[in-house]
Amino acid sequence: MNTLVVVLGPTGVGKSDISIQIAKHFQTEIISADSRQFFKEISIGTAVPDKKDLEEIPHHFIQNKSIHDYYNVSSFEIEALDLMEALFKKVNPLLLVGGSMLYLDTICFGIDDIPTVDAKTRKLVNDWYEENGIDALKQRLLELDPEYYSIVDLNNHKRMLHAVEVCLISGRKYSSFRTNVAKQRPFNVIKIGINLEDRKILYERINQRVVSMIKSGLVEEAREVYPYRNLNSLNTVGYKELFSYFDGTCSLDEAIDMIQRNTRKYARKQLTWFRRDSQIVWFEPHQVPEIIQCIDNKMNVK
RNA sequence: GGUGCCUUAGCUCAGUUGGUAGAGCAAUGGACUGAAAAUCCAUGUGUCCCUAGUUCGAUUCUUGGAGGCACCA
Repeated sequence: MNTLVVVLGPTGVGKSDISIQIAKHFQTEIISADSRQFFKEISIGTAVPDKKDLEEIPHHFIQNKSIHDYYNVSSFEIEALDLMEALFKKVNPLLLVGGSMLYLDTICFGIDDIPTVDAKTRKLVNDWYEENGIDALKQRLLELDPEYYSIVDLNNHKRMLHAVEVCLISGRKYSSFRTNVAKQRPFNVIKIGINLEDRKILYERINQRVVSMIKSGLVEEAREVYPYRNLNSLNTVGYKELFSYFDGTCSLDEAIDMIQRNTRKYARKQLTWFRRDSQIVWFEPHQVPEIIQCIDNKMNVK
C-alpha cells in the first residue's frame, strides 16, 4: 500500500524547509494542507515557500485559488484525494505538509457528508442572527435539532449557525449527518510532528518572521486586498491587524505587535490540537536525518 | 534647590472610609465535522518601593528615605 507522510507542526517551526529536504530524499511531491496558502493574492503573510523551492519540488494546493472563491475543507478533501490517487501512480511516499489542523485531519480521517450551504441561506441565517441575538439562536437550534443542542458549545454562535443552516437547507437534523466514523483511506499514514521543545525559541522565530514579512512588503500586499476585507479568506492573521491600521484604529507598530501576538496564539492552538493525536512522532527541526530514518523504518514494516 | 503628583501581577492601571487585593492585555490549559490562521471556553499570577511610627491589625494614615514625572527657580 502507498504511504502518505504527513509533516505537521506549529506555524513558524520550519515545516516548509524540512519537507523540501524530505521530498528531495524520496524524490516526491508535496501537497500543502494550509488553509491560507491556497490564495494567490496573499503570499507574504501566509509564508508560502519561495520560488526556488517551488520550482525544485512540485507543490500542490499553493496559490491555486482566489480570495474571492468560496472554498472549504470538504472541497479540499475531494480535490486532494483525487490528486493523490493520480500522484501515487508515479511517486511513493507522498508528502502532506501544513499546519491547518482540520484540513490535515480531514485528509487522514475524512469528514462527514454534510450538505454545502449556499450563499443565500448563509446570508439569511446570518442576518437573522445579527438581528435576534444568541439566545434566539439557541432557541431555534433547540427546536430544529435538540440532540445537537445538547452537545454543542452554546456560546459558540458559528457552530450553532452552521447547524441551523444545514437543518434549513436539508430539512433534516444537523446531528443526523454526523457519524463520528473515520473513513478508510487507500494509503498508510505516517505522521511526523515538528516542534521546538523550548517554546521561547519558537516565539522568537515567529516574532522575527513577522518582522521579515513586513520588510518583504506585507503592508503593501495587505493594502491591495484591503477593499475585500470582509471576505472570509482575509479573516487571517497578518492581514486583519493591518486592516485596523489602515482604518486608523491603531499604529503600524501596534498592528505588528498584534500580528506577532496572534501568530503566537495560533501556534499554541495548533499544539493543543496536535497533542491529542497519539499517532504523531515528534522531532526537533534539526533532526531531518532521523525523520527520514523513521519514515524508512515505518514504510518497511508496512 | 522648591512645590505638586506617582510607585500595586510580566505590562497598563483600578482599589482597599485601616481587616494582606482585581480588571484588561500578556502567559498557560482546553473544545473543535463545509467560515478552522475561523469561532468559543477555562485558569493563575503579588515583600501592594523601602524605613520607622500610630494601631489589636498598615498596602491604605503619619515621619524619613529611594526612584520616576511635571511645574517653578
